[in-house]
Amino acid sequence: MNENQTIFANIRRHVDLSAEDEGALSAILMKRRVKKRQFIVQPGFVCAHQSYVEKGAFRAYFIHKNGAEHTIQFAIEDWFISDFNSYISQTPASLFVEALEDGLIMQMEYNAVEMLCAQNPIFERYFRMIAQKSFAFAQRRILSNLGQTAAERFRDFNKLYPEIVRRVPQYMLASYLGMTPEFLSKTRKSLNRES
Amino acid sequence: MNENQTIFANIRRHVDLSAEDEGALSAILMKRRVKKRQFIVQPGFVCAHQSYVEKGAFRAYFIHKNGAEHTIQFAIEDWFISDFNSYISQTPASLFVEALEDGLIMQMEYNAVEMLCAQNPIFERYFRMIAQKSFAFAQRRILSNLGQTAAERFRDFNKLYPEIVRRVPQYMLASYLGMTPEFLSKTRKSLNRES
DNA sequence: CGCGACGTTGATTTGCCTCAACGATTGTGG
DNA sequence: CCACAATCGTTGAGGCAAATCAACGTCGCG
Repeated sequence: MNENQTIFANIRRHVDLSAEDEGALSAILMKRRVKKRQFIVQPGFVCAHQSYVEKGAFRAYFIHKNGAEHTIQFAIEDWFISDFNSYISQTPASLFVEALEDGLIMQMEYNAVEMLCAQNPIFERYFRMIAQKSFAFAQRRILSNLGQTAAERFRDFNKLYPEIVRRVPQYMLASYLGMTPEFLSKTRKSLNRES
Repeated sequence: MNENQTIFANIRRHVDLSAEDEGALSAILMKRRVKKRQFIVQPGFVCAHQSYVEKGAFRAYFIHKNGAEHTIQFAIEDWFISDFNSYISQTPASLFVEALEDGLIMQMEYNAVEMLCAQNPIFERYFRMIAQKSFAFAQRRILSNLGQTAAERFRDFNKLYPEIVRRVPQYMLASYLGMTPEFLSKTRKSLNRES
């Protein structure tokens, strides 16, 4: 049976995974179908799971008191998503995590993951790698937010993640890149003129 | 002997550490004194170590091609600092890490850390925790950069890390918070008037 | 003492936002 | 299957937060 092969492949890119390890992981994976516009995390509730995206597109975002939305993260196939801050501290979330398309995710509950890690260092190692890469990624984003103009941020993001740019509404993209939808629209237009 | 007690205490806040574990860690810690203005990481060279700050203040920063400096991170006592992206991928750094005061750091070499983790899951676990917390921290910073005005960012940072604000030159603080030194100066002045 | 690094202040400019109006597309209930 | 609403993107006019530029004061240090 080739259930769960895509997440196994992801893990194998970081550590060696035996058949027994696969079994132990499978035991805690919960497959879940979600419909477009459905929330898998909501402010006020503890984010109990990390979700691996098997199919679909998601975003995590924050709603500021003035009503403005700020997108923290997108996730498409082969990415993880959650309100990570809520997840690791098991405190109430402040983010929404919303499905942007009908999709399929594999969820792992916090306590189950921690037990798995405690029992088997392979998983401890894997999640260390993931967290380290995520941190490095976040630092690069901070740097790009500090040093680049709105147009540069869009150009770079579009080069790195064209797939996300295609699949996601522009106003969400704008709220990820730190600009208004109107300005992103004008930016794209003038970038097109150049090329 | 109470050598290395502060870093042990840091670790104990996350995992249980036996006397043998302490010994294994001590074996890879390299004590190093640094003088103000000294660089412990430079662009082009692989960042071979993670550095735990025993005494002193440091910052990691990037120099944009237009000459502008952007501070990614500060570190004072009981924090780690490095060019983390360079460290985990063992590729050439793009950041400077500079001592802002005379100081003392405990350095851990990449390969030694990885071996330690492979041999003892306690350390795997500890570094997972650290990476997870770092990631959550970075995400909060991204959020605050997206949603807050310059004055709000300063006010919050000053409340959370008054110690860093006191010990660090203002132009570096400005380059961390994403504004010009001139604007930070004006901002502080007007915040003082209010209170 | 004198020089260089740092902070301050004011005048001016600009990148991006706000607000408003208008198409285009999608989806939904009758 | 169409009408209508809702959602999303575009465009333009005007405004504001923060940057830039320039000049000056101050302090620590060689």
